[in-house]
Amino acid sequence: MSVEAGVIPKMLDDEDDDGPVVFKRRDTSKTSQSNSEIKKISVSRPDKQPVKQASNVHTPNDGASGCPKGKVFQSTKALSSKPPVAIQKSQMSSSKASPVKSPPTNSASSSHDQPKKHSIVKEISPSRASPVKSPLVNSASSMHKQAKKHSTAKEEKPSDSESEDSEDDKPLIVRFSAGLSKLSPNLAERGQITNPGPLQPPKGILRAFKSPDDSDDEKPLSSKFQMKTNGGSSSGKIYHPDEDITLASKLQQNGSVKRDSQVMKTSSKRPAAEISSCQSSVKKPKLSGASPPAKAKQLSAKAEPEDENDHIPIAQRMKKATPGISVTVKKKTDKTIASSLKKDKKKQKKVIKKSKYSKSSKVPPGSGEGQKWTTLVHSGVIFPPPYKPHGIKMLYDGRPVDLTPVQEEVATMYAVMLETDYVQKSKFNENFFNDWKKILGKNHIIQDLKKCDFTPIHQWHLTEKEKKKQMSSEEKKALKEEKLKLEEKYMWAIVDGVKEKVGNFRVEPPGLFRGRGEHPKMGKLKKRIYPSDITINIGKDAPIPECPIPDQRWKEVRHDNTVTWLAFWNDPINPKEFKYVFLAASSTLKGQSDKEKYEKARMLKDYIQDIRVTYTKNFSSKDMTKRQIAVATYLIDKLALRAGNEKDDDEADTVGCCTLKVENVKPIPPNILEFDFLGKDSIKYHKQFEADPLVFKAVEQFRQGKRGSDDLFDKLDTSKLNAHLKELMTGLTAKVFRTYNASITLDDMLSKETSEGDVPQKVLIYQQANKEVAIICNHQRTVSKSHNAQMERLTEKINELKGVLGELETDLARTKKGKSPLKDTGKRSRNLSSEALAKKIVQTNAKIEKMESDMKAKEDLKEIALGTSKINYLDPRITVAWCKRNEVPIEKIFNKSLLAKFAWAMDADPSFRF
DNA sequence: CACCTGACTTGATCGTAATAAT
DNA sequence: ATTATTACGATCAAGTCAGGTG
Repeated sequence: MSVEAGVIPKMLDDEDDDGPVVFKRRDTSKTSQSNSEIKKISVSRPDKQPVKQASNVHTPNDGASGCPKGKVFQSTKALSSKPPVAIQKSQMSSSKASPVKSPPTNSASSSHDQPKKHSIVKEISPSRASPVKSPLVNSASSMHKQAKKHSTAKEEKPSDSESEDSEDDKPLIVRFSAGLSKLSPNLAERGQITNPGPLQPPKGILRAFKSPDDSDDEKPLSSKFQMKTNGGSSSGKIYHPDEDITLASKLQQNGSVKRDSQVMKTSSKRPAAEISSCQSSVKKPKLSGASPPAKAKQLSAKAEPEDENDHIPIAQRMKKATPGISVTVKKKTDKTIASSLKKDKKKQKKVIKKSKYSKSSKVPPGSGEGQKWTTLVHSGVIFPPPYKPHGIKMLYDGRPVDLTPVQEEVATMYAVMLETDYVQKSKFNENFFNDWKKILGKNHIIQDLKKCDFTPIHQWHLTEKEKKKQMSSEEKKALKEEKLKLEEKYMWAIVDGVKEKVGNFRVEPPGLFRGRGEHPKMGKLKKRIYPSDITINIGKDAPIPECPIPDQRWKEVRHDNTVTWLAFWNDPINPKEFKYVFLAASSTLKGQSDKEKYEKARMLKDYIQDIRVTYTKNFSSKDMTKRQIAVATYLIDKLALRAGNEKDDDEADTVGCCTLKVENVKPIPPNILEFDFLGKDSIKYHKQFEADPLVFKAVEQFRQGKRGSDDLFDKLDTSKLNAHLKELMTGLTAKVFRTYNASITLDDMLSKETSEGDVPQKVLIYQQANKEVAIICNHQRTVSKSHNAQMERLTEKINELKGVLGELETDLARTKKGKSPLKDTGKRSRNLSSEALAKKIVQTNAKIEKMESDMKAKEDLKEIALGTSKINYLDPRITVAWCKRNEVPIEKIFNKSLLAKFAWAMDADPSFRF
């Protein structure tokens, strides 16, 4: 394997790779089952095959090379036949369902098999929708189509309805929600937000939560339908992320393929997604219960008879509140429970096996019971080169000082930071000097940092930098290649036979800790990491990576297939924490869990209505804890706040929802809440928010009798909050709301901006939506130093143009009167006909307009970071679908790494709705 | 339950390559 | 061709959350 892999890699990289990459691992689905399942599917459906092939096609060269980069032997079989999605699904479901091999599943006839998958799906998530209890039975008996319908119906309401036509099949929930969500209120609408003050929350968010009903979080059906219709024409086709073909072209190509795609969707795509989501959610409980199966049961059961006071589970209550929903919800829970139980049994076995060498049986993102991989081969990590003394002497008290290489190394770390504002911070200096003194020794001449002058070293550093910069491009290239050669073997891992990129295979070099905000440990020496600090995780049968430093050894070598890390070491700054080496974001493993994340968020869509009703009800609960939970949930939902775990004293003191202090939330009558605090990364969160009057009141109450530094939510912490959320929806945690709100906002905005116009204009619309999300999530960036200068320059240019415009107009006026143009400075306008002048005026105006809008956009975005939400919060399928519908090449939105990361989403149907 | 460990996601920023503007 | 910006990708800090323990 390894050998082969070695060969493959080269082929892989690059664009070609990307395409193929998409499908990489799916095939390799961990469990053999998946493969089998897939196969079955393919068999049953002829249409799919073409699709698959298409996907594979990318690797046009493959033939030559042997295999597409990513894929490998194992995968080949799977790959060849299945569409990625299907595979994934199958993996998920299959693994869980049938612990060991597919045989059981497969056992059924091939035709049955398909249904099986679906059935599984149904059981899990869809189950809610369909009352049927024994999914298996249904599946078996029911046609594939039916199965599909059910599964699909739930998740993709719009698309399904359209493409599938099986509206009836839609779960009650769906319908219900649709009905409820009358308004299309939210965030999305405001999309184009006039320009918000920098930190103003989007209106949607800000809006007061008037009544439960108002919160329409979901988009109105109408909008969905629109989408469908729009997409309809183009939709249908599956988009294969092939190499260079643009979406548009692909779409066109696909035109005829519709049915295939649809089939795909129904059978594979949707279900897969659902399955995965379902599983994930289900799994967790199982896992937790893994040890004792009963436990799992309890957990899941909990949902039902949950709550304290009411005794009625929240979910149930909600249901009550909303009759339609209630039914569906209940069903869901039942199903989940049932499924979980079943799974539990299976899992148990597995778990036990695993437990031998792995302690934790975590929730498996994609695989069966916590197992993340079967075989794992990699080369370990690469270490930074040893320190090379430069011999430049710093000054102490004006005199050069001799330092040993080790001492000099640390001094250099500081010298290199002379231009940062860290060196202005006393904490930084204190920590640095403390650690440095340890290395200097007690009696060293250097006793006072203030007398240290690092500028000689700093100067040297600058010179070195300059030298590098001045190198010829050939030299640079050679250097680069050398480095690549050195690192190449570390860049790849082979997971279950598939070559995958490793994320951070470079061990972090020593340096001074750059904590953010007022971090108590800033400036401390982050010591060099050696092999003896590193624990390697690798497949049992894989060769143990050779330790790159002679005469040293790894700290430990493990073979734990329940985790995804390849190596870790203890963080030298906080020995309690670890630094992990993981696979890259483009890997199948990451992709799978990413997808699950979005599926979970989509699931929230079906519950959000009830959840909002519930917390609204509890704003005035007598039970203080309940009230706090309600208000906290509300804030997390409406403001996209983070959960807010407790932090130690040796960390920067930043807060999230549960750790908000009294002083962070100021009530401004009648019902404005002003938030002002430092969140993650010490990023300031400052917004005024028009809150539900009940929330306003509750917050005032929470503040009573407390000091500014006291916790606003004294009865709450993240584990309590999440425990509560889990009662409302399987797998629900605080962060899911962020994902949900971000993605639903994008989806909503993109669906309603039925854009005409050219591609750049459409891209702009996308950016607007993206920006909206970034504002919701409070993703900021520091304003570039040159921003002001840039703006000034732009203003100047605009003024210049305006001057020209004035001249043109004058000339035009004169020309009309028969006079000759003024002897203007610009000769252009001279001697032009009035038509030509008029034309020029129009052009100039357009130019000015464009510049002004560019400038406005620039000013607007100067402190908003769009990237973070794109990478972490926006379901890529929304983007892919939108691109397909609008014939915008996906490359306009996703760069290379994003394309690789979201390979799993590239075949989203154009009618996909979050 | 409080606390701790562990694993994995999210996040801003930095250095440099790529691209645009002059 | 050179410079100014932008875009990327890498980096590594800082969150979230599950699960175990006593």
